[in-house]
Amino acid sequence: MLARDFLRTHFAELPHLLRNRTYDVASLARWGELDAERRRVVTAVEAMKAERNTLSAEVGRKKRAKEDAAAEMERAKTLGVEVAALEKRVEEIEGEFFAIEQALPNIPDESVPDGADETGNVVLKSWGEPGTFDFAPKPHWELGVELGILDFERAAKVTGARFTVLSGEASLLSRALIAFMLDLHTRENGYREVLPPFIVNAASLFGTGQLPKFEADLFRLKDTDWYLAPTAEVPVTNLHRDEVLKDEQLPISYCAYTPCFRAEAGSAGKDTRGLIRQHQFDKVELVKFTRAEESEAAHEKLTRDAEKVLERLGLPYRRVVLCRGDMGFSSAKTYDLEVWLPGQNAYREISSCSNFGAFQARRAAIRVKRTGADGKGRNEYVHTLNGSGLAVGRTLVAILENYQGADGSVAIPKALQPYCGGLSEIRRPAC
RNA sequence: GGAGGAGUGGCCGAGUGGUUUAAGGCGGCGGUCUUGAAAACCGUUGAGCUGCAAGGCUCCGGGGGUUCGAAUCCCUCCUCCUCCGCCA
Repeated sequence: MLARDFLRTHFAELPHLLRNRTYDVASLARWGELDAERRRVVTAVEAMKAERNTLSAEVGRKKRAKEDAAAEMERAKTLGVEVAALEKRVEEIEGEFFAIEQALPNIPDESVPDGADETGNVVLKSWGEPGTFDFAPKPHWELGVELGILDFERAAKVTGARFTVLSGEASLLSRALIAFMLDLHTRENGYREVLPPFIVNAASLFGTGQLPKFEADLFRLKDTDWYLAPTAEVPVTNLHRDEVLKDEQLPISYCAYTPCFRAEAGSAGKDTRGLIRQHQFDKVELVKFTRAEESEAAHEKLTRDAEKVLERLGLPYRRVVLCRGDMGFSSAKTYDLEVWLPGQNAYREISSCSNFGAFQARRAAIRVKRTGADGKGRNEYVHTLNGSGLAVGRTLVAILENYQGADGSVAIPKALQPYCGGLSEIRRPAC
């Protein structure tokens, strides 16, 4: 959510500040009307409450003095009825008011490029050379099936489309990647590992911005307000929901491995082959809580931490800054990391690293107690950030496609071999 | 799943209808003392909304109710704790 006083003081500029973003333009004008009416009615009802409180105190005084208070009680009762009527109106206004506020997307950082869709994104850097092959590199869905380590058909039988069974070396590689990534982030990059619940409640999903707008993308557990977590961002960011943190606790850096579950309504027909777009996938997530003035630098650091994983694995990638129109609802600035996939002759997203500013912190009430220049304590909203470090399934895909040989074998990156019991390559089964 | 108990400010904790504008403690901040620190002592310190301001309103797990007046009484939901049952 955006700050209410910011909306007021920048009201005229809001259409410009929110250009290329998706929201109900008419709701802005309505917000202005409701803001004025709300303040008018609230002022009136509070004056009446103040009078009633004074009367009640007088009743108390008279009763203790054994005097008659019937007149005050009568007047207070009448006031109470009027207060109740006005309060009902305040509730109506606030309901509509809040509905508008919580549906407004975050305002992009000034450094974010203009643009309506992914064609407006800007490549900032590239790392590594896409390998040259003296044979036609295969996509992972062919390689993996031929190696007998990816099984799409049985997954469809067991569950349905967009699920995959990893077996043998693929399963080992997946487990190795999770351990490798967590070790890198905890030992070298300064993150604390957490293993959160994989099921989250509606309040947590509101806090990070998935609800109420994007319920269709989630799996909900029948007859509950519990959902399968679409990303560890949700449980980990919400660890500190409704908390006032101590200044010296910041910055906080967490990393977490979790499976992620996405219903992905509306993605039918996209990436239907292979394990690029699945209903269930594994991810190691990086989450940071910082003071407001530190979040920009923290965003660069977090993105570098994710890039290091790709560099250690020798996977060519590029960093892209998303334009205004392609960013997520809650984000102020997003870098995507795209890994090179020779089997598809394309760069594909493998990590998304975002700075949310105070947008999530306002929704989730995550604050920090700070001491001002005047020596007085005040609560400020923290800034929240997160990024994939990395998506495990897509990293597995990248290894299979980048490290394939002409004979259909796949080499294991050096950095990963200790996590695979020394295994150096995957070969086709003899039979 | 069954029975009982409990949710109060950053934390602990008192408070069972009207000076609660929430006692007291811890922690934080400022000061006295000190070469410096610690200790001790003194002062100060919740959040949100509204108002130009003075001020006002709301908040004691969430929601609803009774009352002139609710942290306190009633209903309901949630969470935690203890014991029992079950279970990886």
